[in-house]
Order: sequence, then C-alpha cells, then structure tokens
Amino acid sequence: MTTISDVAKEANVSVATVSRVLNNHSSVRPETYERVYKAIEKLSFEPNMSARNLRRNETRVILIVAPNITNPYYAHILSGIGDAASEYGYSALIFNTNGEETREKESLDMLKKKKADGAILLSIDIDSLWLKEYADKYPIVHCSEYTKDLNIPKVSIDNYKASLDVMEYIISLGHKRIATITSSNNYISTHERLEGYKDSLEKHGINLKEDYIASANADYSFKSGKAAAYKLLQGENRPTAIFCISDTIALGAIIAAKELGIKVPEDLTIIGFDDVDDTTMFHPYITTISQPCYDIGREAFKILFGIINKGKDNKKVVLPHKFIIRESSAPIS
Amino acid sequence: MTTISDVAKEANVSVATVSRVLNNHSSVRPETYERVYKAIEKLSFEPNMSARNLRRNETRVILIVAPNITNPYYAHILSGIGDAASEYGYSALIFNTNGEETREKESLDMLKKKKADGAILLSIDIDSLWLKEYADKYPIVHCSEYTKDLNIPKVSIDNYKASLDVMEYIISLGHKRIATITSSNNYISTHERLEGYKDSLEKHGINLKEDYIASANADYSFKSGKAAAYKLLQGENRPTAIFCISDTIALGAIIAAKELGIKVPEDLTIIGFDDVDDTTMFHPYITTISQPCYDIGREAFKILFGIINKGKDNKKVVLPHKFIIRESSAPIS
DNA sequence: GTGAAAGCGCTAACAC
DNA sequence: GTGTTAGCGCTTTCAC
Repeated sequence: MTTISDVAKEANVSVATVSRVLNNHSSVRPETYERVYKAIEKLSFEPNMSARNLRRNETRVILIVAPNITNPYYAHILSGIGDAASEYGYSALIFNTNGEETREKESLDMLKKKKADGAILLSIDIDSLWLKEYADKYPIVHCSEYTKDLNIPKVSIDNYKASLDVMEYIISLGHKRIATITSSNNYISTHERLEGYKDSLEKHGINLKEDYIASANADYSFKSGKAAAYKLLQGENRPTAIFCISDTIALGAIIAAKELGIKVPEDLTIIGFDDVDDTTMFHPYITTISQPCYDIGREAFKILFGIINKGKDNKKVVLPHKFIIRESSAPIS
Repeated sequence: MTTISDVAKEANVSVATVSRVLNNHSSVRPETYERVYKAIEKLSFEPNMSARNLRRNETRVILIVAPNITNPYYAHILSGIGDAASEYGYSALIFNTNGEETREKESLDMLKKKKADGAILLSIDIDSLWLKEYADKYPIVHCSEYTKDLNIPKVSIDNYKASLDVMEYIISLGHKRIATITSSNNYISTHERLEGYKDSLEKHGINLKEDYIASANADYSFKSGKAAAYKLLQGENRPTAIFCISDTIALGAIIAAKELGIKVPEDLTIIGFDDVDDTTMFHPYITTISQPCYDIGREAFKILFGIINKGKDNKKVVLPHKFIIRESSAPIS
C-alpha cells in the first residue's frame, strides 16, 4: 500500500505538500504541483479514506431513509442517490423504516452516533415536526416528501402544479363529473395533489362533491385502489373521470371499471401519477404524470454534499414533471 | 465526543483494557470487564469507526454490484443485503453496471483501491472467468447468479430443481406439447432452467422440439416475452403449455395468448418464475416459482462478513424455492 | 490481567 | 511556498 509519505519521497517534497496537492490548496508552486502529481500517478496512489476521515472527523457515509426500497418509486430515487454518492466517494447506509416513526428516529440517531455525515429522507409525514431537532444539528435533505413549516432543504416536483395540469386536461376534455382517488397517508404530495384537484374544480366553477373523493391505502396498493374505484363507480351519478394519485391505483381503477362493464376511456377517463410502474403492458396504457426520480435522487445527494462540506443551506429544488398522454383518457362522449 | 480514553478514566483502567473489553478479549478479569462496561454505558460511548478502520486497515464498506437496482428482483435482494449490512455496521457502495463487463471490472477495482472490504455480485455471466483474478485476492460472494467452474462462495436457489418442479407439474397435468421461453442472457439460472426443461422432457419420453424453445431479451422484458410467445403460438401444432423463465415474460405470454384468442388456462397453461412482480392484479394470476430474495440477500452478506473477518471460505448456500399454483395453469382439456 | 507506548495515514497549525 | 510535527481514536505488542 502506498502512502502519502511514499509520494513525498518520490517527489522530493514533504508530506504536507503532498497533502496540499491532494486537497487543491492554492499555495503550491505549479512546478511542485506538477512533480507531486506525477509521483501520485506513477505510484498510483489513492488516499486512505479511514485516515482522512479520522483526521477530518467525517465518515463519508450517508444515510438513506426510506419506507421500503423495494417500491419501484423509491428504487428509482435510490438509484440516482447511489450513483451520485459513488461518484463523490460516499457510501450509503440504507434504512428501511416501513413508514414507522420510531424507525425514522432510530435511523437518524446514526447521525448522533457519528455513523454518517448526513441523511436523505425519501419520505416523511407532512407534520413530522420532531424532525427539527435533528435538522438543526445535522445535514439532512428531503427528497420527494417533506415536512411543512420546517425550513429543511428539499428536492421534489411541484405536486400542486402537476395536479393542476392533470385537472386542466381533464376539464379541457369536457368532463364535469371528476372524481379523485387519494391516499390515507400523510405525505405532502398527497395533500398538494388533492389541493390541486379541489382548486381546479373551483376555478372552473365545478362544485366539489365529497363523495367524489375516495381514498386508497397509505402505500397506494392496487387492491385498495380498486376498492376505492368500486365505491366511486357504484354510487349514483358516477364520475366520467378519475384522477388517481398513483399508477398502481389507476391500474386498480381500470380493473374495477372493466369488472363493472365500464369502458375506459370511452365511458371513463382514468389518469395516474408517477410513471414508474410498467403501465404499458395492458391496454389501455395509462395517461400519467412522470417524475424524474433518478434526477431527484442525484440532486438530493448534491445538496446534501453541499451542506456537509460547505455548511448550512436551505435550497429548495423543484424539478420539472412531464404529462404523458396515453390511452386511458378521452374527451367526454 | 467521548473517546476510549474518557471511558478509561471513568473506569480507572487503561485504554488498552477498554479496547480489550470492546473487542471481547477473554483476558479481562470479570470485575474489570464489568466496571468498563458500566463506564461505556454511562458515557454512552460509541467507538469511532474511522479510527478503528485506520488501525485495522478496513473500510467497513461493501460493494454491491448489480445491473440495475431498479429491477424489482434486484431491489428485493438489495433490501436483504442492506438490512444485514446495517446490522453489522457496514455501509454499501452500490454499483449499477447495466450488465456491462467493463463496469463490473471497474467496480471491483474499488477492492483494489481499498475502498471496500468485499463485494457481493448480484449477476454475472456464467463464463466470466476473469473474475478468478479478483476472487483469489479479495472477499467476493455471488448472489443468485454465478460463474461456473469458479470456486467462489455463493447463495442462490436450485434453479435446476425448480425447473424440474415446474415441468413435473406441467406434465402431471397431462400436457405433452410443452414449450419454454428462455432468455438470451448468459446467466447460470437461465442455463439451469433450460436444462431442467430438457431433462424433464427426456425423462418422460417427450421429444424435444427445437421450435418449442423461444427466447426473450436478456432483461426478460415484457415486450420480448410477448413476441416470443407470439412465435410459439402461431407455429403449427402450438404448445398447450409454456414455461416462462420470468414472470414478466409470462405476463407477455398471457397477453399474446389473449390477443390470439387463446384461453389461459383452458387452452394454454402458462408458468412464470420469481414471483416478484405483482402478478395478482389481472386474471389469470400466474402460477410461478417464488424465490426468497430477501433471505438470499441477507445470507450473501453474512457469508461475505465471514470471509472478511475469518478468512477464505467457499460456502455454497442453496435456499429453498416455493412453487405457487395460481390460475394460469390447468389440466389439459 | 493490565498498562505504556508505538503507530495506522492523514491534515493543519505553526515555523521558516 | 514548503517543511516539521502534533495528534485524530483506536489496536496491539511488549513489559511487568
């Protein structure tokens, strides 16, 4: 194993100078820099991270906290975080919380115990104010979901705007009886999408009907989406369009419609959200909002990196979503 | 931050003794042990990993090499690895290779550069003999897929046996015209499943028909599965059963059959593999082989941990699969 | 059974 | 602009 002092000998300088070169300190004369650089290359020297970490009091580990990385949505984000982290020389401690607050806290205690330099939270309830205590002391960034009223850096799409986009489109198709399937979870995305739904109706002078709002499980399960759609479609004056808060729910709604003999999109428009599940297997392919999950992950890492190395920040990054029209939506007949 | 010497003071011993307690050296007198232990608790001391790693020349980082963690199969395994790693105080460097050999080698160079203590490979071609060079020098374990003829520790299910199970079942249903959709990739699982298919036919005196063997893409895509099924079902003397190497392919086959007006399972039995995609959304629910992905991941980590800490090993662990009969299979009519 | 002390590889004050 | 050196927190040899 070659060390900094091997390089120093090779280049005929002191270890301090090598260290300076390694850390891009400006005070090194170009010739010296060159000489050291060549020695580094020649010996193919790689700095020992444990030594550097010990000295700098860092870990070069980040915490990734998610309910369940098996969920494709989180898997995509994780992929982006993971790639960025590798590029910057960080490794990851992946914590599955199963959505439990105790597990969330437990994971953040890793920060307290100095097992990680910072954390990226993939999902957190809108009202998790207990987070403040941690965010004040440690580098934390929100990814996708975030707590309201807490000034913590975050990256996500504009869920409210995306919801508006969906609703404008549905309304432009001539629909008036528009329902939504939301979720029983307590995420900001869920709230904002519902707000967008309500505000759009109001803007267009369409009365909000409470029984046009159904709710699926916290984890957007197919089954619960299907059940919610059943409720919606079996009531009287059934909707001609349903805005679903996720693609899995939309899939459930499509099946419910099919079982009830309602044709999609001819008699019922269904819109999804996320575009991460494969919804181009079965017709009708689902019209949906697509999120740049991978980039959300990458960006989250970069912000965290900035905080760890340059100190506090409260950047809020909003990435663009895309509206993808496929087959499950049509003008009212 | 409390250090080992704080603990030493508190317990009235030397740092060496604290270290011994920390590492369970037997040579510490019970009373001393007790005293130190209490001091550790009292100060809620946590050893500084960077210091320990520097001293021991470790990183406490493992490499996880996968084509794409966004694939649910890998995501499930990753979940198991991640949980086990966290429990043992390891973090992970996740490398997406996209199936490219150069990326695989690149990732393993992290071992050379001492950026990780060992690696878990989630997929590797059956004939990647170049791996030997690395496996001889560094702790590496195979997970799910492995290279033939290389004596590297591994954990997987018995793909050959699983294939036999499927085939015995299909044959017991009375089918004689049995096709398979394999994959163009070069994984051992693919080979073994195909072997099982062939051997079963032979055992039951059914002639192998080359045009009953179709092939989907390397990544088992739905589309390619559907295309392969089309080829199978449009030929003359079409099969009455198709054994698909993955659930996504089976899903494709079901759609192909539906489009061709062939009823599943009445006129065509379709079997899948993996049970990781959600195949209980649409009827018919798919009869399939289920793999204990999470446990495969956990076990792989444990073996790696063993090698890192106790030295070479060539344990081969075979975990049990399950055969799940659902709706896509029926006796020949 | 326990302690003293060296040293892992690096960074950063401080000196020149 | 560069070198000398202390020291980050831990493990481990060597004494006793």
